[in-house]
Amino acid sequence: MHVTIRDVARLAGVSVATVSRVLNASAPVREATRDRVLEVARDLRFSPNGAARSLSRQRAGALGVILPDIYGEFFSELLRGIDQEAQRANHSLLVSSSHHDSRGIGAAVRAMRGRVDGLMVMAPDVSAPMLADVLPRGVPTVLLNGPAVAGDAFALTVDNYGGAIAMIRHLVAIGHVRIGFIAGAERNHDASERQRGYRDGLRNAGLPYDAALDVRGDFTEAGGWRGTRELIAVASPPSAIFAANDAMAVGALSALREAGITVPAGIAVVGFDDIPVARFLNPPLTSVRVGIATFGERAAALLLAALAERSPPGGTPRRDVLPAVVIVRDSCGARVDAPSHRTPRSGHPERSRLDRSSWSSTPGGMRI
Amino acid sequence: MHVTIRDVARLAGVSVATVSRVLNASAPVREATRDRVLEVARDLRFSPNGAARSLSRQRAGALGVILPDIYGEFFSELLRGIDQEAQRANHSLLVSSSHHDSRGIGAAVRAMRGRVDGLMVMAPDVSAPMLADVLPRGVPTVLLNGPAVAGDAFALTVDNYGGAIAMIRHLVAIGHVRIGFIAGAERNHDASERQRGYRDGLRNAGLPYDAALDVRGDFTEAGGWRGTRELIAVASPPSAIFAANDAMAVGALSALREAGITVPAGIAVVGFDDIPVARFLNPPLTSVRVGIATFGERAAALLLAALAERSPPGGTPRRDVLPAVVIVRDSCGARVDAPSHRTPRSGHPERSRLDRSSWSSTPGGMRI
DNA sequence: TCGCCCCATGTAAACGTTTTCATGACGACG
DNA sequence: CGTCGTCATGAAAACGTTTACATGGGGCGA
Repeated sequence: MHVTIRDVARLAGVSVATVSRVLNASAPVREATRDRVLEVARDLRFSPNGAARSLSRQRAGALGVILPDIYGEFFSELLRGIDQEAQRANHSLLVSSSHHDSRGIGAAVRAMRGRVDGLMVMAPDVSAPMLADVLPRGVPTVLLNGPAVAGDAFALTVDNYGGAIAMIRHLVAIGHVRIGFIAGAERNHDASERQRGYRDGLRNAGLPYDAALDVRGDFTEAGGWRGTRELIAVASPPSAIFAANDAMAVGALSALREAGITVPAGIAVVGFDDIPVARFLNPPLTSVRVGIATFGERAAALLLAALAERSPPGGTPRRDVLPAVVIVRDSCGARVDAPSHRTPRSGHPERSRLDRSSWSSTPGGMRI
Repeated sequence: MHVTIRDVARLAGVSVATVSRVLNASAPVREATRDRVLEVARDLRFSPNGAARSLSRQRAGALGVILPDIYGEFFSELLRGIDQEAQRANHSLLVSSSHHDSRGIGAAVRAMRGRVDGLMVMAPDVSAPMLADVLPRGVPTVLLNGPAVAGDAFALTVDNYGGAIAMIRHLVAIGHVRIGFIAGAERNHDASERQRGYRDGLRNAGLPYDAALDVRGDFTEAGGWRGTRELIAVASPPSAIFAANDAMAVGALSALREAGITVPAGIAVVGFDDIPVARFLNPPLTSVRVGIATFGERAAALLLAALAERSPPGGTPRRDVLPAVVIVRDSCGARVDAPSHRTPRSGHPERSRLDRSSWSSTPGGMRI
């Protein structure tokens, strides 16, 4: 049915070995022969069978990506970064999402065995031992934002805790003393780290912790909407709402608008992630930038590096943390008095330099 | 290095054939034997090599997805739909993006040969003949939103033209007579269809066409921002801006806010696609819903169906068009007088029923 | 008791590449 | 003129599955 390397070999009057050598430029072939082979291959529109190739070489030229979900701009950005880096190294991407429990992840991992050279796994709501149990031991793996896991897996995380601390510091600095928090999904690692940062941030500032202001969310716009309704129904509502991610902040803005509360004059709103759309919201959203696409790129690069050096990769670190930086826009109220700073005179905000007034999660703003 | 089926066979004291039969339940095996095999397989954490399996069966159990880009919520939603349907049929997804020209698409297609059973290709800015040239003839293919292409490929498109017509009809119905348009990327099929709808829509309504109100965009927020600056600088600016997609509408809202123009009182804004975040914007965005995730699902389902029946699929249509429906929210000004309709009494807007006041792209609102 | 059939299992040939090793031919050098 | 490299090529063995076919043993009917 399909045209194979034998067909090409037969028509070109050479052996399959020669065809392979021509197509991969893996060994010198006489020019006349090469031209003949190439012509036949082109005429037949031959392209080698990837499965056979993977089997023969012992590598697939593909990376596996396992995600809990693909909803919203966060994952889109993450995939974009991963894809970009993978493509640079001529690797394909095998993507599988909607895996929340270890059983599902295990199944996805098994399905990828032999078709990928390495794995990137984001499993924020699976515990470390459960995860370690289903991860393959032969395949290099990078864990994204999950709990640290023993074994040979790399771990790449965002400084969730530091970012949240920095955001609270910023809110306190501009005068807020009653700060509400909409947490992420339960049992989610990122969620709990950001929540920990929120609580410790309050303590650092000497502010009291009020459980009524610390509500549960789920990282969706709808969750942020509900959380906001909850927060504004409190006897003495907060003057600022810190949503554990931008999607929820979007929901918060929506809920406040419906309730007739202006932002930031009535209540300030800030988020986390700095998804691309954040700067285009009304008002533009103050958020914690984690560089999602960069995060994906880094993950892919790390995996590719591990793949390059055969055995236990020596130089590359086993664990890496990306910095998180507060990006100040209008939604927190810090800049409403000086709007002239914000609007670029010409061109577009996307193109303008990064806002200068940013708080780093660490003193120097560098990697931790 | 890796544990293979031979290892399992050896330790279980059976032949590789028996192991295969046990793992695939492809033939009856004595219970005692099966248990032994399963135990050994579990102990060894054996999982079959996908490449070898693909090669042996003549199918890969994977679908290829080729996209022009992965930026923004549109692609995220599309992938989500595709993944959902693929997963239902136990298929993996091989994703490759950032392919704008036919050369890049050709390379991606070749890289997927033998690793996927079918292809979904979105190439809105590649001409039909160019595309037909690089598409493989052996592999079932579904074209997403591209120009119709001769050959054995399916084509699934959104009713871009009808949706744009319907949107203009709506804007005219609520009193707008000067309607600006921010077009999509040049040479992009969706973009030109939507633009055609805009122009014909004006003509249908007996409104004059003003080239100054028909500006070029690029489907990004930044492009919408720039286009809006252009439109409000016109001598007599439009009272409504129709962005060719929601991302640009977001940019438009941002630009108008910066210019101190309220929406919809000052200028109305509407979009196209109805990405999930649209209902959460300030103000909530009136848009043309195309059901992006559903679109992806349909595409995957179509491909899987073609895969199921061997030769030329008889029952399934060669070409299919998804309806586009106008979803009215606040940004167009149609509902500002009756905000009570909008806010659900309890729960969340996401959960509320579809807005009732919707205009279909076709009289019955059904598939064309 | 014999022959037949079915059932469980093993053997080996695919699947389409890559790659090692072998084999010529040919030129150079002594 | 013989020998040794070098170079282009071919033959065949991997790679790890699945599956068609072969085989043996046992139960059962006549």
